[in-house]
Amino acid sequence: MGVIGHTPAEDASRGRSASIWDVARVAGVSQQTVSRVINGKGRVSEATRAKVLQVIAELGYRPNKLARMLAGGPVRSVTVLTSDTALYGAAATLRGMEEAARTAGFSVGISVLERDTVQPDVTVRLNRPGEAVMVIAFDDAGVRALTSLPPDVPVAAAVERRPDTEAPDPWQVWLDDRAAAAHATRYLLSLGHRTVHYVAIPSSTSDLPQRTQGWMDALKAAGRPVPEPLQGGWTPRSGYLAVRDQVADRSVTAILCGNDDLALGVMRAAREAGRDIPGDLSVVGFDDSPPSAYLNPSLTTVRLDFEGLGRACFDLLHRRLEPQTAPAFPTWSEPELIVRESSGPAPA
Amino acid sequence: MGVIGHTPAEDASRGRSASIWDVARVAGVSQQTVSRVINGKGRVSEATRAKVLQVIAELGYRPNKLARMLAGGPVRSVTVLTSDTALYGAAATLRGMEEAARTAGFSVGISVLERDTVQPDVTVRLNRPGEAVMVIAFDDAGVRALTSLPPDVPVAAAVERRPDTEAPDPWQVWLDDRAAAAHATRYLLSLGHRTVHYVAIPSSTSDLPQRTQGWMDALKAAGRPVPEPLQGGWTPRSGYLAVRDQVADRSVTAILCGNDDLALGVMRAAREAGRDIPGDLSVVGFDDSPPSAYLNPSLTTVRLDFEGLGRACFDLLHRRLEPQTAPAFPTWSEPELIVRESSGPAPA
DNA sequence: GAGAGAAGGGTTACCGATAACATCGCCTCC
DNA sequence: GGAGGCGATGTTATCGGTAACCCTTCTCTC
Repeated sequence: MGVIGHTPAEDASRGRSASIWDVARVAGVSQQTVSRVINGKGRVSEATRAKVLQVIAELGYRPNKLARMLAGGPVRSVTVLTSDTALYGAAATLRGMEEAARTAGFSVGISVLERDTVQPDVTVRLNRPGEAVMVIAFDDAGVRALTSLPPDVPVAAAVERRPDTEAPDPWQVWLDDRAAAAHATRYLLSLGHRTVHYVAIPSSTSDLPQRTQGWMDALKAAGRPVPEPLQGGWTPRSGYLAVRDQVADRSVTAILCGNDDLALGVMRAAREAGRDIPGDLSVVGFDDSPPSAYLNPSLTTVRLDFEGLGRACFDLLHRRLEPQTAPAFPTWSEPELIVRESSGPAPA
Repeated sequence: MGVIGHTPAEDASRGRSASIWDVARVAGVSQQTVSRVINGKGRVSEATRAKVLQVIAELGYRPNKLARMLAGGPVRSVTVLTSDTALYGAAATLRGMEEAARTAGFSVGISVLERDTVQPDVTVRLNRPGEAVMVIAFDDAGVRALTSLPPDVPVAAAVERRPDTEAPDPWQVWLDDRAAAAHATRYLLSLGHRTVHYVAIPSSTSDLPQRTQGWMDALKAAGRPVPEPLQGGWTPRSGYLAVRDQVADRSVTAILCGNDDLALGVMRAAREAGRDIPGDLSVVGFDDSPPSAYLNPSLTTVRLDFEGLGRACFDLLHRRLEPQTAPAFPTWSEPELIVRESSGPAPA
């Protein structure tokens, strides 16, 4: 057994944690054999394998993932790029991604994108060129990060909308926001409302956001007037401000909101304007964030399976990285309208 | 210039991204000199430095952080261990940590701890032995992870309470929950309530949680009866269930809740029991989560600077890793009572 | 004019793994 | 009985860096 330019004995005495060399030395085999045992590649006799595994246990040896990656081993690490984890959608998607990744034995890094700021260069956030990446691209910052990624990085993304190019990027997942918004709008119309007003979340692209589009689809299909959408932000406050001046208008009887936080602000503005919910104003949100069911009144909203989407996004990436081993392509739930107290029949 | 067993030209043509060798070759210097320029260590002439920097820019070279860490360079990477990022406190703390770490040039990994599950061995989550770690230890899972960490890993933690051992672990930060809870309780007493009931969040240790303790402190100091604390969980639902049977009791006029989500559930239970908030029942929360200000009624609560705490936790770790370079020790805001609509004078 | 430093930069070893290739028995086949 | 093949291991090169050490040149100083 030759040890080239290395004295594991010294390492051990210096208190560093065990390396593959220590295991090899104690087990009386070469370091490569230990590697074989760990990775299950190559042929190792049963006796040797057992011995090595025993020594590994004794020494409490843990492979150094960094070294493994450097040496060109399997990737097994992902960095998630997301903006503003304060938002329920992003946070829930991240949770799904992390859970799926951890279960599959990947380590996950996270890097938050600043909104409204010039993104210097996303690649500096990666641990190495070619690092695998997932992007939560529900908003502008995410989309910019996604498009600015060099072509050689393996990436999967959760995006706001189905790509509408001829040859869509197959490494994307999305929820059918458009259909969901249309569904929610039809629901409100079915309650007898003449039309439905809409408070929009910021768009992730230059196009009309999917939720806005779906709302318009439904109104047009029903031949109803399409009011100018009100522009909100991401926070309750922005919803409050967006509708404050119009909500006193009693001809407004139904408002669909781009997310639950906006709905919260809208309901407050309505209350301050003396409107009764759902008596003479129905409010519907989007996302089904955790507090929604307990609000006063509890919020009718569209439940979106963000966690499932996040898991699916990871599985997609997993397939991309390890086509043989990755599990079958997963599914996630379709959007679902959850009817609660905040919506009701149009006032007489 | 000797190139030992390496042919960068081939690498480049094979489409790999530039390495330090490529830069060295193009700049006509040794690879070590490039390293010196990058790290600002050692002496390099101004001309050489400029040349190297220029080549770096031309080639779009990015140092491989993995290789750097392997080679024993400065650490500059942290893994955050947290449970359940769905909770506002944990999520906000994580945000603060990530922001501070990213600003300081660290890359951050995240690994979520499962609650109510046997933690196999946290160290397998780390990228290498000795990896730097931050733990969000507000609950049981976090505390267990923190205590199970081997002594050689550099760690900083955000914990629920000031350690009360003789020689407290200096690498911990916390918010003064106890004083805050006492303050909120005194506030309610000052409104004329005879006593204050409490709905507790789960404890992170076997001791009485800090918030519960603070609430008791205030009641005892004022000589008021101390009702049995009600045990809640982390969700609105658990708050709802915890108080459902008692909230109809009109002698209960003030309820302090361990967090805002519990308060949400409590308010709903109270409403269903026909209680008017704040007319004949005052409810106070804890955390000041984002929706609180827009609830109906808006929630009186204790604002906690979780983001500041997260930033401080990172700075602590930073000082531990790089005592010379790390910035001065940071401060974060003290808890602050935010009075809103959900609390008022005791009913006559 | 010579020795001592300081500047500037090159060499070599090493971090902890993986991959490709080499080696060594031993058994089978012609 | 020698060639070929295969199982089980050992060797060497490499990944992309950092650190310690070494080697020239100059510039000072006495």
